[in-house]
Amino acid sequence: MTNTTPLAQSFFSRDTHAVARDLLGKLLIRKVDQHVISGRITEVECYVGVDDAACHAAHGKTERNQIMFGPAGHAYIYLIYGMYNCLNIVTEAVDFPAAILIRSLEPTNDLAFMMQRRGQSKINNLTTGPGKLCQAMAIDRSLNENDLTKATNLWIANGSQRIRQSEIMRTARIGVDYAGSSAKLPWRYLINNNQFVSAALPSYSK
DNA sequence: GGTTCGATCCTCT
DNA sequence: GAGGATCGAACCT
Repeated sequence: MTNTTPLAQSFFSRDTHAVARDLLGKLLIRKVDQHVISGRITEVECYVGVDDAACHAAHGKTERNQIMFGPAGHAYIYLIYGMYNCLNIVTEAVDFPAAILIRSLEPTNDLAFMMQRRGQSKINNLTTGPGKLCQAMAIDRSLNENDLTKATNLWIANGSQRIRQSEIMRTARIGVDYAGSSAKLPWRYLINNNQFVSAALPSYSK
């Protein structure tokens, strides 16, 4: 049985790394028009606090990143490179800026919808990357600040599969070389030997 | 008001 | 492995 009940806010208001590990294997569900699109989370990255040079909040609160300072369990969605959206989930306490970037999914429902959105029929090229999964699931900035603990149009659920700690691998984050020593932190978590992870290789891995 | 550049992806070589 | 697409946030002057 697949559990599609939204995870509670208490799940997200914990230590970001603990939430990141627990998010692997969970279900991301998107409801749009008559479609219910979903995928299992296979890869995430942590962005934590003002001391993390790769985190958007590293230089304090701004118009764009203020969502990260807000309550946990909300979506922080921003535009990258002028063309792609990235989906993050706010974690930890109010006024502590932290979020988890969803980097990759394993498609589980309404693959036809995703294929059409992506103009791709290869199943492992639908949602394996932060920009790709947003395109496949019709996630854009209109969903910014969306409460992900409510089953409205975007939320996270338990799903049906539990991931063991021994199945989790961690590496450095992708595309953050500009962040100096922070770029080397092993804050990317993914499911070991899963084919639904982004192709990008870390500049440094364990 | 102007400039810079990015938590990416795709299409070429 | 390199380069282009494309735009708004953030940081200048």
